[in-house]
Amino acid sequence: MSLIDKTFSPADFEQRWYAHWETVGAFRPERPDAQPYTIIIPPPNVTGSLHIGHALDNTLQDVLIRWHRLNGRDARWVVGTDHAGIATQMVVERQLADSAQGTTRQQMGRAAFLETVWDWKRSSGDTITRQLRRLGASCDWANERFTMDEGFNTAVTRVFVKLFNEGLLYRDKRLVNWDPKFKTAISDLEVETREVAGTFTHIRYPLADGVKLADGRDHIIVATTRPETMLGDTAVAVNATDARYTSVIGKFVELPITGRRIPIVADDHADPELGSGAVKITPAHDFNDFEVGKRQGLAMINILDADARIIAAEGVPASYVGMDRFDARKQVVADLEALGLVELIETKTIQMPYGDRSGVVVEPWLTDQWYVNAGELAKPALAAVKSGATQFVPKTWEKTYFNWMENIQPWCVSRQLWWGHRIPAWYGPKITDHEGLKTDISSGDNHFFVAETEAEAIAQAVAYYGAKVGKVEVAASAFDVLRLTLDEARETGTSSTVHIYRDEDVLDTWFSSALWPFATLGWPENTADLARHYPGDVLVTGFDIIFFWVARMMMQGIHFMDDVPPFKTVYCHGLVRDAKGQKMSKSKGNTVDPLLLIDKYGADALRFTLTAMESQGRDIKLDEKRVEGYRNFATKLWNAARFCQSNGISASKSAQPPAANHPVNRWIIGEVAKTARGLEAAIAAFRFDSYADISYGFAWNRFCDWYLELTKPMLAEGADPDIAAETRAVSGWALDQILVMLHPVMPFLTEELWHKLGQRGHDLIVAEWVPADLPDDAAASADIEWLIGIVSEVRSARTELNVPPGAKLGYSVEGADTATAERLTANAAAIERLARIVPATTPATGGRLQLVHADATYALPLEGIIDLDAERARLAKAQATAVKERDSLAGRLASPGFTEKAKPEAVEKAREDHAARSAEAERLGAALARLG
RNA sequence: GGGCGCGUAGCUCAGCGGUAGAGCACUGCCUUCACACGGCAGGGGCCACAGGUUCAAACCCUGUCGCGCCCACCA
Repeated sequence: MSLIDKTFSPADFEQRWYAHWETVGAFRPERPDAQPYTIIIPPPNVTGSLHIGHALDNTLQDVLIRWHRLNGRDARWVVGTDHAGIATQMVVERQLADSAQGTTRQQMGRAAFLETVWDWKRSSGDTITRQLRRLGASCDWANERFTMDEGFNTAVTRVFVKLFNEGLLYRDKRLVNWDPKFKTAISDLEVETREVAGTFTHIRYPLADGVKLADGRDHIIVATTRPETMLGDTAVAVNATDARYTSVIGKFVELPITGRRIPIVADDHADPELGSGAVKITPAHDFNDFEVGKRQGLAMINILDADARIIAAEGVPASYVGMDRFDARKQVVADLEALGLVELIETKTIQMPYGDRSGVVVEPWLTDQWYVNAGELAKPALAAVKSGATQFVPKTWEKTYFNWMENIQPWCVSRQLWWGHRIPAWYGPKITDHEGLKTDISSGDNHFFVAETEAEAIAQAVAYYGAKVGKVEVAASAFDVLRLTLDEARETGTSSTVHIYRDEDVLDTWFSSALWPFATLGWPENTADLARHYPGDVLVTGFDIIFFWVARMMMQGIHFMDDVPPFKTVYCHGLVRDAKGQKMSKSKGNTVDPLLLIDKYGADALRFTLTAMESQGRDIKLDEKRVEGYRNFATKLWNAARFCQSNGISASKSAQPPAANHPVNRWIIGEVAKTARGLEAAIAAFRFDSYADISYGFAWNRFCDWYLELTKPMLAEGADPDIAAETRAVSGWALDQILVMLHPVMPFLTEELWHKLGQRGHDLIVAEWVPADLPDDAAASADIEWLIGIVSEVRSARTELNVPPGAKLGYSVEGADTATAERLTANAAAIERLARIVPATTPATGGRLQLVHADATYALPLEGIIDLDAERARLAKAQATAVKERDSLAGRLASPGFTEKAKPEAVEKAREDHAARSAEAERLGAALARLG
């Protein structure tokens, strides 16, 4: 216990307390018999640094974790970081490029590059976890995980192999979204559609063999936003019902520039209502056309390489080869114009697919990739939410989830990157009869072995080849998983030496993230942690990753954890925007750095702000003024504690309230109880804003503004020593409860004050929550509410009539019953102090200030001091208000519909209000009459 | 083209069947022995608009207008 400093300076103690908590293991106290409460953190990218969205997400989680820890639960916040495939590889590649040597990963080779990434991770990967500590996040750091640590790798491999063996994961050749910048496939979700100004080029395709359309024209018009794709066209589709074209179905067009003849086919994809009704078909570079191509058995001509440059495909003029797609686009249009085949070029807004990380236009590209049969896994994940086993809060997100899950597409999980979980598949030459062995990954003419370990893959290979060719010997040198290239394998021809190599690709980062809720707890081992902490109680995350992450965790969790979904509740919060409501982005320069806010106002103030602004179903517009306001609140609390300390108030002995006789003390105990119950309800309903409002209102507007003020005379010199002692005890207890109640949101400040106020047996972080069943004394409550009312009335009237604030006035009372008279006597000291009025020796007669409160009228003699006209006006206004409300209530009560149909409580309340308003109006009328 | 959300005091938002609330901002007074990052008192709202349901609507229903977001292969 030490003296509380005059100034509140959060930087002085925040980091000290955090280090203390972590050192003593306070984030995860031993509570083997307690009911577990588990939250798994959305693992931040290891490349990341704390942005305001993290601050929100983690503040909310910490509020929940700390609250449940205070409530006796075995609270565990599972923490770790995500390897973030593309993002991390990008960071390291950029560093390599910027380094003195200026090297690339290709130059380094895979092994050396990966070693560099790991080095980077070891040296810089803890930035964000250090920042989470600044925020106060009480995570279980002792068991921190990484999505590429050894255990995770085991889990990922197990999942891959198991899904493969179950037929839920397969290799397929189809169109993928190809990112030419990163040179990898990406999933549908990683593609974002942007509206851009583009052109829509209408091209004439000349009909071959002198064929003419019904209207006599010798060409078909097709339109495209990507003219260069015409180099890969293999058909023109028309609708079989379209009279304009029926005569040419089965005929051909001369594909310009390429000199190829391509068929005119009938397909429902062509909509007679749109454009010319005819569509160019490029099966290798358009998702719709791919489907048409499969239906019609068309050739698929790939015209692009991995960099999206034109290749020497069939019919592509040599001048195009090696040309960038956008240059090729211009060239195609120029060439067509030269041929007189451009019908029209429209300028219009078009939808273009971009890679969400690379920011370049993605290309549909035909490749072999690994896919997860998401449609199958989605079924139980959908059912789990439908049945309520997992609930979304706010509920509205369930619809979004359903809609996506019901229309889910195969999930492309392979990525042509190096940083990530390498796919546990090995390829060897596919055996074809009489041709010996032939190896070719790009043609798909190979056989693959999916296994958890290399040894197992070899065993499979031995079995496979052994069955076909008899005796197989595996030489260690022959089994080269890293160095053997495709071409070397091809050269092996019919040799009896079989080379097997491992898939070069890695898995989508989200493939491993999807296992986070159980792989972090030791799966696939059957650990005690897993049994105790799966499923998690609540997942707190932004709605923007419902598809990326939540849905996939649901799918994998249910599939691998015996049909138990990974969370009971999914709480989705909104985005943090700037004060104007704009999305924060680095390019706009409107980002708010949470660490700067912490430096300036303290972590508690930032946390309180984010908590207070988190109302369900809405984005947060963050204004620094709010943070400042809640810093002021922190200061207020600091000063209140300082005041208490200087008045001999200190740590309470017990979480149970001290015995109290005085109404003020009995009242505040009841108020603490009400507040605690309100906060419990707020947590149960995930109403973070409500938690902040209730705790703020109680601490400031009840405890500081009234309780501390009302008890000042009770602590003053000359006051009853018994009452003073009781008041000190109750004050200390109430202040402790405030610290407990605010701790989840403002952990640093409250812990600091907790210890400053006295010797404690334990830290606040592991204290007990406000006890249930606190006495709630209705009589004491009525007494104090009455007192607050009378003081407020007097102060209001004084201000309105410009009575000098310091002037102490005598009052006389009329109409007071015994109870009121007793209250006036019992609270005389408080009334004198706060309203500056004392009982008059003689009743007021002349000019006076009159006020009506409850059942009595009070008169303050102010002859010559106040303006009587002003007083008349004040009373008249009050009376008018009372009359208006009285009449309105009377009107309602007079309506038969109301008394017959309304709920009895509503009728009863209207009657009571009406009576009270009538009496008030009457008394105000009498007061006016007295003034003359 | 589907789906979702929002429009309440100057600003940011609660309230979601019984005739309007908070914080900030604003105005006046107060250098009162915890706090001026404070105290006390106050002004300010046809709850977007139009219909409907109801004894009663900011709150429920329908439509309109504005704003935002998500999903979707109109070539």
